[in-house]
Amino acid sequence: MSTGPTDARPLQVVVADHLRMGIEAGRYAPGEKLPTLDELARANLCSLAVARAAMDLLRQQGLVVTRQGLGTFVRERTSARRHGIDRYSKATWRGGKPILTAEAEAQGYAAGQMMRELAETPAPAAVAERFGIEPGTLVWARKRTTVVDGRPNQLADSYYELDVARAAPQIMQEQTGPGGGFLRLEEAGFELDEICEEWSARMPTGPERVALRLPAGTPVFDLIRTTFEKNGRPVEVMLAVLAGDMVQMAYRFKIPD
Amino acid sequence: MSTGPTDARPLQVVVADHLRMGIEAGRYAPGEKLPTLDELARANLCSLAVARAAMDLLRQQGLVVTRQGLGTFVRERTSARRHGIDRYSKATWRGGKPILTAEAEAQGYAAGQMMRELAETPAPAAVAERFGIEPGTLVWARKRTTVVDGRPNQLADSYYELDVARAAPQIMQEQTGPGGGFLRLEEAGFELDEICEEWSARMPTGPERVALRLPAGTPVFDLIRTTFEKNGRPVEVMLAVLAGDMVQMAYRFKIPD
DNA sequence: TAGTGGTCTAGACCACTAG
DNA sequence: TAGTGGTCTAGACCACTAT
Repeated sequence: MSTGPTDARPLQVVVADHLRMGIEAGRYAPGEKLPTLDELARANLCSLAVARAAMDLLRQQGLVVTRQGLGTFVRERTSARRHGIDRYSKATWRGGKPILTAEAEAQGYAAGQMMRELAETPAPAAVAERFGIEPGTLVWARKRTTVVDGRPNQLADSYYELDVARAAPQIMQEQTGPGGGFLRLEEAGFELDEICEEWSARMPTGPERVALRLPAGTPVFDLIRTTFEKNGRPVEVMLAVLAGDMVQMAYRFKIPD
Repeated sequence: MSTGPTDARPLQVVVADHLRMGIEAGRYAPGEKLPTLDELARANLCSLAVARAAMDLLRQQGLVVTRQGLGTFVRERTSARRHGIDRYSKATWRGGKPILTAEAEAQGYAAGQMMRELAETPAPAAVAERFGIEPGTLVWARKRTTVVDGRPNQLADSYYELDVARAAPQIMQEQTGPGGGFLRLEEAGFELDEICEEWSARMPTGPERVALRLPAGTPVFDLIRTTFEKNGRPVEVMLAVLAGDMVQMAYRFKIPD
């Protein structure tokens, strides 16, 4: 028997694990075609539905991708962009390059962005909390989708308190001009000083999967980035959802005393 | 027809999205029971298999949990532990508390650990790269599972070059003594100075899901932590897999010039 | 025992891709 | 046109939970 009664695991798990071990051991190389569902069903003496369920498990683990009409393939890892502290360097954006562009150039890829919304809106809870205001208070929202090498990689929503937005009115425009929003804020007299980045990870909702063109089995990062002035006031809060397969974060710091 | 030909989306997606919106709008509260598969099938004039497929989608999104024999419930978020820079504070471990314990006390939860392996092994590629040695070179490995409030939350594998391990032999023991590995290294003359943390996220493999008791639809973090001496030499490289629902990272830093 | 989710079969038909 | 994955149905039987 291929699956004796000694194996208590569900058949679909047995089939999936067998393939998984093959992939991890390198018996199937990245990009290589795996057996078809039909072959898998015949080889394991199971129904098509079980073979499919097994492949579904591997997809959920992000190990394979399926292409309708073609077959199932070992997933090739897209190289992740490194998110470090340096990309916020003042020298860069004071030199006229927005952070996104500068980072792209440094790592050798193409970057762009699309504006999704630019309007006054009630502050979401996470934003209100960090500004220290009541949830629902009106704030200025600047919602963008950033694009890397033709693929959307980030849904980035920046929020500003209204007096800040009025003081640096270009951030209420689609084009903030050379150097981007940070430089406009600085020109308006805000001394940008510290950044706090809070990260967590989760699976994307259906719409997020579509918007970020995420392969199955790919998580997203939730990022809350708060930018502070020298006097400690939060000037900008950004809520972002990043494609998990395109990002790696790196932080290097001194061990505190 | 409940799903006219005007709706091009698969029926299972329609059903899933309808429930998802109900959850996001708060019509189903966290912990609340959702309709049974039978009810779902009847309400949407679809087969049981489709109702099940819809629930599967929501599970993959981490929105619901199923309990066999009971039903399907809106997932309740476990509160995440915050990972910040402060937890590495020298004052803490010099005071005799290992990092894990100190962090747990600060945030008010119980922490423990289990040793999985303690042996000389060939260096994995990521480790060799950071030590600047050939992959496969023998290094000392210290593999632990850390436990928080009774649930395993981290598979943490620390690696040391052999001369370092010999210089601080307690790290080759199961118990490193008060203050933990960092204090032992310091006592052995290594001036710990900087830490580099590299984070990425992915879906767990089957065995990882079991080991970390991860709910469906929960990603894991991969962490590579390199600890440097003052002279720039990497003293320890740690590869860790963390339960994505139990971790939140927070980094606060000055904007560099 | 009744209710509910989990696994599995068998088969129909559609959608997409390559040649 | 043939091959392959995607959606869906209908129904059997098992495993677990509560009462």
